[in-house]
Amino acid sequence: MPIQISDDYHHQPIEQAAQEYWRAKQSFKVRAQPGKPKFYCLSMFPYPSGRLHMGHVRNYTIGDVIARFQRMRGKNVLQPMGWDAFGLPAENAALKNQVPPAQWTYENIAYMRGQLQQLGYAYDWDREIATCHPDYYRWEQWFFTRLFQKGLVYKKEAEVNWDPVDQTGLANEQVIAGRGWRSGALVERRKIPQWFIKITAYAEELLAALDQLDGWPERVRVMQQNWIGRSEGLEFSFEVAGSDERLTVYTTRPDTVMGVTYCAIAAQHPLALKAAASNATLAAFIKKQDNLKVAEADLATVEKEGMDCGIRVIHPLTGAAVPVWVASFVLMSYGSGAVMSVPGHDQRDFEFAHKYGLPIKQVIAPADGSAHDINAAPYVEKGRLVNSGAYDGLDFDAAFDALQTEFENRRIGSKQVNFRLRDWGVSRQRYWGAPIPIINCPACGAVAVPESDLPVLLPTDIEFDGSGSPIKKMRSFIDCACPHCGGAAERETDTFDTFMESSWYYARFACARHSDGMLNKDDVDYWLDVDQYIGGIEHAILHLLYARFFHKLLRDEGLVQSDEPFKRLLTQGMVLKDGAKMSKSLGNTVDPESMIAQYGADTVRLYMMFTSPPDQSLEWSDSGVDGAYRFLKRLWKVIGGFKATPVMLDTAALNAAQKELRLKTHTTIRKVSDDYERRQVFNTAIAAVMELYNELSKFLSAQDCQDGAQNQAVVQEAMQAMVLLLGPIVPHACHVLWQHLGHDAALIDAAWPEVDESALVQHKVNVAVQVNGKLRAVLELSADATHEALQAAAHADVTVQKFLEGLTVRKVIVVPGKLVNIVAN
RNA sequence: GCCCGGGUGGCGAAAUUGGUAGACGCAAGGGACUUAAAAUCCCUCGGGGGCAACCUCGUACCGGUUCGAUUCCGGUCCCGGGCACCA
Repeated sequence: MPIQISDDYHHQPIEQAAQEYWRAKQSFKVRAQPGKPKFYCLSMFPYPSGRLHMGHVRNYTIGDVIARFQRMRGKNVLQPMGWDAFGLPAENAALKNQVPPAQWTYENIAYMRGQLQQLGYAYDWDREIATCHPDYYRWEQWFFTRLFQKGLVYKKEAEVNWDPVDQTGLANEQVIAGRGWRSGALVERRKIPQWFIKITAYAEELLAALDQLDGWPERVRVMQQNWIGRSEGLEFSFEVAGSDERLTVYTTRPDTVMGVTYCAIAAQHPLALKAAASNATLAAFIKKQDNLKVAEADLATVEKEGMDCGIRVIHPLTGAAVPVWVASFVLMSYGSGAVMSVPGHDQRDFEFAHKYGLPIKQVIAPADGSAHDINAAPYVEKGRLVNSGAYDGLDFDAAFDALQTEFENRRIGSKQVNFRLRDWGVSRQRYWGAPIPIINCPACGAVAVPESDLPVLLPTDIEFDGSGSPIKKMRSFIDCACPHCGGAAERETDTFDTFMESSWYYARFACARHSDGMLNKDDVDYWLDVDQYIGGIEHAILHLLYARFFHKLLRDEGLVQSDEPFKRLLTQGMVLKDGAKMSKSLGNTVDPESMIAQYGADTVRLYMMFTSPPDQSLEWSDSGVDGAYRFLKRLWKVIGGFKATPVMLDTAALNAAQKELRLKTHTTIRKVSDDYERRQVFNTAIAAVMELYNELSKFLSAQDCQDGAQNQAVVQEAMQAMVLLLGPIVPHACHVLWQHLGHDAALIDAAWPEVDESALVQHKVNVAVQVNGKLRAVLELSADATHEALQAAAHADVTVQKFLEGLTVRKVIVVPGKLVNIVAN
């Protein structure tokens, strides 16, 4: 159905016609075409929460703009979409609305798919994935059993937030002021057996490879680097007085060992628990530490408290008895759960020592010989050793070496590389997730479910009462035979962390319907890696680190070839309104659907791309949307009212005004191309097209555009450029306008415009003239003026002469074609 | 608390490699058209001074480097993201 170009812009028929064209032609369905350059553009898939929010619209518009741009650049572009469909909100909704999580999730998916389609995104919908579907999670289960066989997963006791009333583990966000969100019971930390994947075995590689991720934002790389937290130090042990046990600690500052005046251990440390058995006050202190949720932010901000547990350890160098304190700030999950404390040279130890009257000893002095008052503040820099007996005078490195030798000779310590990164706990005590494919046999222990028995289906015919996962009470799910010995056994009832699903979906999109294995080699080899990944900055560490890790696991299983999954990463900022993140609880949301109904998808897309650069937060403004809408109306009117004709551009026959317009057209093409490709900022690209529009308007009102073939030619060139350059952002209107400009092929199949360098040549440029760094004149001068000519012109200017009066010129700085700065006093 | 960002007109922002601060848009004010309104079009639009030419101050705050700093360095304040079970 062809669109009638009338004077008025009506988004609805335009968007319908363009979307109908793409659907009928299956424009975005792609297949691997070996030999043809590909571009895999992926936006982080959404959790199907019910309706799209503006953050989704922003994320997916950025992705769509890049995908459509790359297509016009001649690439075979894959842009898929799917659903990160397992997770907590489905369980919450089930409780609230009495709807089973599966039903709720699939209904949300259907609704949100419709919303995405209204926005005109160039997705290959034939590759749609929902991670809660057995066709997806079966391969995740299969892969976990492979890791199990390789020894890359293990089970150990680990703490969760335990709700003693509901008898279930709680997510951090379900613990409110120390209480379970539903039961209101005081939450306690409890150890339960859980599955872990050995991400620490890949810590060194995950860290080293960050250097090669040059398509990633620097800040994301730095955050991941600090998260992995590699350090080199000395691990050694103290002899526990009156016992044959030892207390192991790790330090990155072995040069300060002589300054140890106490040791600090976690409340859950075995020595602490042992001491508490015969010390009621200590037991109470330890119990108090348990009423804190399992979140580092909570632990780190809590008041630093401690108690002498009565145990003494023997200082390995001095032989002195050193007290051992139980301290709230020592985490059992880091290292050995114990630290040596050097209040003279560590801020936290210093404050703790002050609070409890523990001795402070200076063993490091500034290397430059200056004095330092150790009772006023700790000296935390590296320096020279003092008060350290045989080690006096050594610097950090020499002291490190000497201590290392000493401890190694005595077999009480060694050099150690440590990581802050901990192994990935993947067990969740929740229902709506992929079942962990393990069977616990009383005789054989934990046994992987054999491949032929996969998938372990998550039962969906369940009663959901909120007090724990229903499958934990479902004997028909639990009871099974051991695959090894055939004896009676029990199925694991925990499900996977949902980060598991989102760690490999990018690879599955290459072969979403493949049923003979996790990944299909030919498809994966063609489409991977992801050329452009787009998502929120909030995923900078966890999701992106797990996905990088998973990629390496896939590689080592022979399923993918490369070392890293995502070549280039764009982290988009949040969508705010009235200075705060849009959220239901604040009641400041703007519904994308009503915006699309009122203004159309093109306006919403244009506004979102125009109002902020993608990596910054975006402040929503209703009148800004009006502005975007007005621009589209103007664009529609001026191009729609233009009649294209076949005419040859003759660059030799142009007058000055025509040359000016061509200059603007081609500087715009150059700038916009650079903004899309290299800088990935779309607000300035749109601003540049608006400038071209303004210049074209002036040109049209100054001249009769029917006046001569060359006028027609340069106007047509400018209009074509605007439609092509805006095409990725405003695809529907541009689709129709492109046809109107006389093209048979669709805009999505048109080539990106090329810059005509000859149109860019300028004979005159504006040169700024400064006196002592202050702007005093702007001169229009020949573009190829020499240093001398620039200087002479600057000195000849009346204003410049006025400011030089009575001064002696000391120096003249000339930046050719740009600026002259006369330094005088 | 720790790690990482950000702070420029009334507002969203621009200034890409240290070189003319405020492009582009919004809002506002004035004008044209209209019986009127809407829509559209034109003009003005960082603060202070001046009839004007123009001068002066100004990029969170304090200091530094430089001929020249929104940009680089040191410090401070405020806002945001993450902190391993929200996704």
